[in-house]
Amino acid sequence: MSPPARRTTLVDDVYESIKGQLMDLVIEPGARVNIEALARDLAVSPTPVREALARLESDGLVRKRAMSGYTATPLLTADQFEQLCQLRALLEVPAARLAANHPDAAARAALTSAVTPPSAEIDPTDYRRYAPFTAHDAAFHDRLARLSGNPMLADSIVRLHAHLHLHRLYLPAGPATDTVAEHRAVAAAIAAGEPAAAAAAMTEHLTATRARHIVAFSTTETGKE
Amino acid sequence: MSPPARRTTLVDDVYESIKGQLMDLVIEPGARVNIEALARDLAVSPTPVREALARLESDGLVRKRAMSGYTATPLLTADQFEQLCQLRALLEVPAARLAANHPDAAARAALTSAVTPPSAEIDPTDYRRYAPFTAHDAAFHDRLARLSGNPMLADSIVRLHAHLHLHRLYLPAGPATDTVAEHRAVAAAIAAGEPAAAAAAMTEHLTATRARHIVAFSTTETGKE
DNA sequence: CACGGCAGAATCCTATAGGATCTGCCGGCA
DNA sequence: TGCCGGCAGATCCTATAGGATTCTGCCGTG
Repeated sequence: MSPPARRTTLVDDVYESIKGQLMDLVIEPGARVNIEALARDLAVSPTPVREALARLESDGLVRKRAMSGYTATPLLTADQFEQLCQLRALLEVPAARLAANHPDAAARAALTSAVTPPSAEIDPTDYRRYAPFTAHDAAFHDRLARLSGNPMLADSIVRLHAHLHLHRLYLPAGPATDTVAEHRAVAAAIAAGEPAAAAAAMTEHLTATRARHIVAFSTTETGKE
Repeated sequence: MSPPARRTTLVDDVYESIKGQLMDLVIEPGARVNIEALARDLAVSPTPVREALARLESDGLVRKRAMSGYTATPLLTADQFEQLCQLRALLEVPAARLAANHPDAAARAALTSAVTPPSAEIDPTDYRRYAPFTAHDAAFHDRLARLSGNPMLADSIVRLHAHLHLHRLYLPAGPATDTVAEHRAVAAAIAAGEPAAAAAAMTEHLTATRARHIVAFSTTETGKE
C-alpha cells in the first residue's frame, strides 16, 4: 500500500513543491539549487527533481548553467521591473476590455465576488499557500485574464505573475485596502459591461501598483543581472 | 577521445534536435512522441530525452499526459489562430512603436538589412534549418522585438512564433513578395524614427498576414482540441 | 454483429551507479 | 600582501535496470 497506485506523477508533485518553495522564498532568489539536497528533502531520487527543474527553467523561475547546476532566478532590477509593468499594461488593459465584452453576464458578475479578500477561501490544493494577500491578488488577475475569452492572452499574463510575486514578498507595499478598492472598480466596470471604463480602471490600477512597488528599489538595489 | 570534453550538455543538444524535428514536421502535430525511439535515433539514453521534453512542454511544443507519455502539440483551431493573431497585435504593434523610439539610429537602420530574404544567410548553428522563408520571417520579427528595448516583451513575442511557424508549413500562403514589401515598410518607418508610422505599418502587416493564412482553415479543419 | 474482459507487449516512471566536471581551499611564489 | 596552480570534496550529467502502468489485439458472450 506504500505506492500502490498513483494518479499523479512524482515529477508533477516535485514540480509543485519546488515552485512553492521558490514562491515562499524558502529558496531565496539568486541562491544555488542543490539537486541532491532537494531530492533528500522530498524523499525522492534526483531524476524527477532534474525533470521538474527543467520545466521551471522554461517558466523562468530558475536558471541553468551548463555543468554547474541551477540557481533561483534573481530578483528583477529596477529597469526590468519597469519593463514588466509596461508589458503588464500592454496585456492586462486589453484583457479587461475584452472581459467587459464577454457575452456571459453571469460570468462577468462572478468576478466581483473575487475582489473580497477572504484569507480562508484559497484552494488548498493549489500551490499558493504562501503570503495570502499577494496570492489573492494573483488569483484576481488570473480570473480576469481567463474572462477575456482568449486563453493565449491569459497564459501570457499568468506567466508574468510569478516574477511580480517575488517582489511583493520583499516589501510590505502600500495599504492593501487601496488595491482592493481598485480591483472593485475594475470588476464593477466589467460586470456592467463597459469596456472603456474597465480599461481605464485597469490602467489606473496598474499605474498605482507600479507606484506602490517602485519605491522599494531606491533603498535596496540588488544590481545583479 | 570519445567524449573527452563537452562544452555543452547532451540535454541542450537533444532539446535543439527535438525542437528542430517538431519545426520541420518530422514529428507531425498530434503524433505521439516515443521517448525510447527518440533516444535511439539520437544515440543517447532516455534520461536526457525526458529532460528535454519537459522543457519543450513548458514551451508549448509538446503535451504530457500522466503515465501516457508526450504528444506533439496539435495544430491550432481556427478560433485559436484568431486568438493568436489578436495577441500578436497586442504585442508586436507596441513593439514596433518602441523600436522606432530606440535611441540608437544605427541599430534601427540595421533592421532594414534584415528584410532581404537571403536563403543562404541563415545561421547554420541555429535550429532553423527548416523551410527557409518562414524562418526568415521569424528572424525579422525576432530582431524587431529585441529592438523594442524591452527583453520581456521580446520573449513574449518570440514564444508565439513557434506555433505560427507550424501553420505556415501547412499552407503555401500568399505571395512572399507581399510579406517582404510589408516588412520593408515597417523597417523603413522604424529606421526613420516614426513611431506612429511604424505602428500603422505593423498593424497593416499583421492584418494582411492573418488574411493570407486564415483561408487555410476553410478547407482542412482539424477540429481537434 | 457489437461489446466487455483479459493476457501480452510496449511504454512509461523512478531509482541507482559511475564517469566527468566544477568549486573551494591550501601552499608556493612574485 | 596578492596571485596562481594543484588537490580533495562535492556536484553534476548520463546510462542502465526494474517495477508499475497503459495500450493493443484477441476471445468469449449476449
